[in-house]
Formats: sequence, structure tokens, C-alpha cells
Amino acid sequence: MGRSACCAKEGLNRGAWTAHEDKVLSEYIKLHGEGRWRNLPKKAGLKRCGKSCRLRWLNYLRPDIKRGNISPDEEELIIRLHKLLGNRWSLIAGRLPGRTDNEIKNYWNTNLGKKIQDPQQQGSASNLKHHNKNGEPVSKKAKTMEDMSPNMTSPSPSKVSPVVRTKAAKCTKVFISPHPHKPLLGHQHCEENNRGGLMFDRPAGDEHTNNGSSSLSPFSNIADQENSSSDFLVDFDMNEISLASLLNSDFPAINCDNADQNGDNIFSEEMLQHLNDGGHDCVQVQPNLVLNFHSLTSFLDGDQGGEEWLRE
DNA sequence: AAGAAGAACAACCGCAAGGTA
DNA sequence: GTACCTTGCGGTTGTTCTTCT
Repeated sequence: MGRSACCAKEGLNRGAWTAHEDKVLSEYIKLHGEGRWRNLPKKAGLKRCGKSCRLRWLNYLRPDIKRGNISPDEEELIIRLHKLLGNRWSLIAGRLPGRTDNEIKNYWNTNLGKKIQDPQQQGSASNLKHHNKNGEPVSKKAKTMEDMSPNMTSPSPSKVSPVVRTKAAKCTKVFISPHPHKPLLGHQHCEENNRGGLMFDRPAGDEHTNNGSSSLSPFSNIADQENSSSDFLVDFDMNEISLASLLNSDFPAINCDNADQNGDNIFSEEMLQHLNDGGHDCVQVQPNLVLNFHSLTSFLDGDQGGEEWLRE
């Protein structure tokens, strides 16, 4: 992958990470924390360069990573943030809980960049990934995980390999890192995936969110909800005190109006109850304080709002 | 069913900024 | 002041996957 060797050290592994390597890295970081990347591989017993370990952790192994489709709301936010910030992916990613700069960059390059360049194709970028010969949009990803990702569930013999395919499952299943203190709620069938994490089927009745722009509900399951909501709030807290006014003004309205297109709220009562019952150590999530991308993007569109907020 | 083309994305690289001795 | 180290960022590329013919 990529170019020629960077660390150029003989004997170092390159390319795709194996499940074993992921496990070793995760466990090492759990024990010792992040940082000291240069020495980490040696100490952890990995034949990788520190940079590679860092990237792997930040982009895929971190417990708060949200995998899966970029929702239309997120997409809109990305577009607006990009308008303000340009290619400052890390800043943009900082405003999208659970998303990484790499993921957003990739998404931009493969979807939004084209969309912006070709305004005629306005509409949800989720719908213009492919076009058939009639010019009709065909969503490559509007399939269930079972259909689309055999190597996540039942790898074909020829593909059996220890190498981890971490393709963001666009997804009826969501990767969740094991969190000892977080109960695995639900009714989900769960199975260990090839990264040592857990894959969950969506709860029955949630299939409607899997329509290619699926994650209209930005949160695919409890763990996702926890991570996403808390990250978002934490992000606010950390970055701008003035965001309190933002939250007070615009966000509280959203639990109702950010119901998904089927009229369902993003959070079920059960979910909110779980959050308030200590799903989080620090963050108490109020029922009406739910992420509203529409509100945020409106804010960013405002005369003074966005730009100042984004400046660190 | 097979091959081609294009899309998606994981991973790499080089560089710059910040921290420390 | 500066040299070195570490970390983070944005751009780029190779591989895999999906869809079309």
C-alpha cells in the first residue's frame, strides 16, 4: 500500500493490519495509554513503525470511532465546514464525533469533491456514488452487511487470510470495541468479528435506516449513541464555552424535529435511560440535548457563528 | 460467468509544528 | 539559540470491492 517504505527499516511489516496485530496494539494501549509511538512497536512486540501504529489506532482501533455510512446530516456539515476551513481535515473531523480526518478526507475525495465540482448533480451525495447506464443513481452500499461484506462474516476460502479488512461496514452491523464497563444492551445477535470486537445486528425494526443514507440516525446502536453524543458534547465543552449558548438556543429543539424520516426519534427512551443511568461517567445526556446537525449547519451558515466557533 | 472499469478506503509518505534537553 | 525527537496533518497511492458489460 502507499508508496515506498517510509521508516525503511528492514523486517517491519507493512500493508494491511492483521487481527493479531490489532489485538496486540489495542491491548498495549489499554495498558499503557497512547503516546510514545516510536517506542511502542518495540515494547508491544509489533513489527510496525510507530507512525503506522499511531495511524491504526487513531483511525480504526480507538473505541470511540464511529464506523459506517456518513449520514446526510454529517455530509452537509462536512460540506459547510470544508467551505469554511478548506482541507483542514483534522479540524473538520473534530466537529464530527467519531469520525476521523482520514475518513472524512476519503469521503470528500470520493464523493463530495465531485459533488461540489459538479453542482448539476446536487442532491444527496449518498445517492450519486454510481450511476447506471440510464444515468440513474445506484448506491453501491445500499446493501446489508451480509450481502456486501463476505469477508466480514464468512470469508470465501480464497480470501481467508489473517489480514483484517476494516472496510467501514456500511452497515447493518456496527463495530463496537469491547468496553468492560458498558453493558451490551439488547436484543442484538452478536458475534466476534475478525478484529476482536463485536458485531451487532441491528435490532429488529431498525432496518429502515439501512438505505444507503442509512445513518440518518447518526447512531446505529447504543454504544454508538453513547460515543457519538458524548463526544459531541465533550467536543463542545473542550473547545468553546460559548457553545453553551448554541446548545441553549438551537439544539434543544431537536429531539422532535430531528426525528428520522419515519418519525422516530434518534434516541429511544431506553437509550436515553441508559445514558442517564451511568452509561457515561461524566456526561449526563438530557433528552432534548441531542445532536442536531441541521441546527449546527444552520449555525455555521450564520453571519458570525461558524467561522468564529471553528477558530481554535 | 468472466473481465473491465470505476469507486472506496486503508495505509503510506513527507513535512511542519511543538516540546525538550 | 539550536538540535533533536515526537506527534500530527494533508496529500497520495495501491489494493480490494462493486457494478456494469
